Amino acid sequence: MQIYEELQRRGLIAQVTDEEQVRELVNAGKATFYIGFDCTADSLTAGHFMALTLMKRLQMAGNRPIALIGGGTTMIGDPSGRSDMRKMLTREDIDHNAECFKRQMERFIDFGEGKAMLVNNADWLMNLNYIELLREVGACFSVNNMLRAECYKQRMEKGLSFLEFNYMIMQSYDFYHMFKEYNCNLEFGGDDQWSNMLGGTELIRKKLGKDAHAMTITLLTDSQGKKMGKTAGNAVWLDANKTSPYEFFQYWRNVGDDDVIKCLKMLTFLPIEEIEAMEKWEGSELNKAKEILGFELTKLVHGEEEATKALEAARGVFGGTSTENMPTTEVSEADLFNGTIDAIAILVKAGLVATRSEGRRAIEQGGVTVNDEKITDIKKAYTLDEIAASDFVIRRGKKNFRKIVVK
RNA sequence: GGAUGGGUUCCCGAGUGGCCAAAGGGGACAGACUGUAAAUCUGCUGCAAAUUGCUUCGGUGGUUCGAAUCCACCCCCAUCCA
Repeated sequence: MQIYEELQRRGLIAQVTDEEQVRELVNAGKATFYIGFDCTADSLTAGHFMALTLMKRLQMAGNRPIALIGGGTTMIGDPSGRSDMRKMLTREDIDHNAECFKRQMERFIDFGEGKAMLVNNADWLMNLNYIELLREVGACFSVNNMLRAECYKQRMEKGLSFLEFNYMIMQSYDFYHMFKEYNCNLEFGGDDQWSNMLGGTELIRKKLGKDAHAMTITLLTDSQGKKMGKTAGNAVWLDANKTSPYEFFQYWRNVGDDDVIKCLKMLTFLPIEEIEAMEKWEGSELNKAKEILGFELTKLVHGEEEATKALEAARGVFGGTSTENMPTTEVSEADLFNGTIDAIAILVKAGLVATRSEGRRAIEQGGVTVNDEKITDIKKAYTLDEIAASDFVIRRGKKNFRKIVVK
């Protein structure tokens, strides 16, 4: 099976400018394509992950990826899929973020000589001259058409600044620039990028009279239609310091029944046949599939060792058999208050709750357990000796465990 | 620049002098039920040394015993007119 067919079978392809030509290009393994990443944070997220896997897939098929870090475009902020304007980032923030992105991507994509490129659009966008740009590029864009684009339509009610309105032009310019510089004739991106991407192919056609193509990948949404890769509005990060391998594993371990197969297909590198066989699984059997999903993705992002640890930690915790790889928090003399540390303080220290009020509430609602015994007294406190005496495991809710040790 | 309508807690949105840490909904969290799923029901949702105290309704000042609410100035957003 060729790569294009595989992508199709995995449900990754959303829209393509010219299916025949794109298919031919990527299947021949001769395409130079790019995917852009806006660096609005200092780590990539699970949301970027699918784009990374796509790059890897295409790279494995012989194509040459260009990872474009949006050091310049991030200065503007993409309004697509946004109901309000993004927070403005400083140049320093963006440079720092770009640096972090680079490090994470290098772990994932082979940037060896001639195999892939990593570029930053700050290198060409930052030096543009306004008048020149207007004459050279601005003349090619019809405001009437731009306003018809879905991504702007949504913003017509809420308001759209001229700054953001220019995002499409910058992204189009990127494609145009890379077409000329690197012979890059394909752009991939999330489906919400479609109009921005078309801007690029149009610009290339108008300026150079050549064909360039764009393809979007299906946005990874859950069965409720919400974007995946977020918990309570917070991104699931690829940086182990921001989202631990265990948490990362748990995120995928906990996806809904209706979403497992889709995630396996779109995100993992397991053979498609193997995944299709799982489609027959039903009910609690799907738990196995979820475990596989969690393990595979954690392995890709954090390596096999961490993935195994996360898997075993989860099994130990949920099977109640072992506390070995459980996330741990240390307490010491310094945490004592009148010789003891109360349960609420332990919860806060372990990061299981954000504030003491929340901890108090959790206990009042019967959501806190110490060594499998429900705590009912919000004043419950422990001495260091009591904590050191055995494995001291505190649990908040069903899934949040923490082993407490004395330093 | 002018006219009009707005800015309330994580989000949407009610509140137009005290009964307001602020209705209702969503989300999140917790409990029950389960399979670490979904659905459903229940609770809960500013902070803290917690029958009390402190901070919050765009900002800064003011009026008042008392302000999300009234006044002044300022900032921001939308719509229409330029």
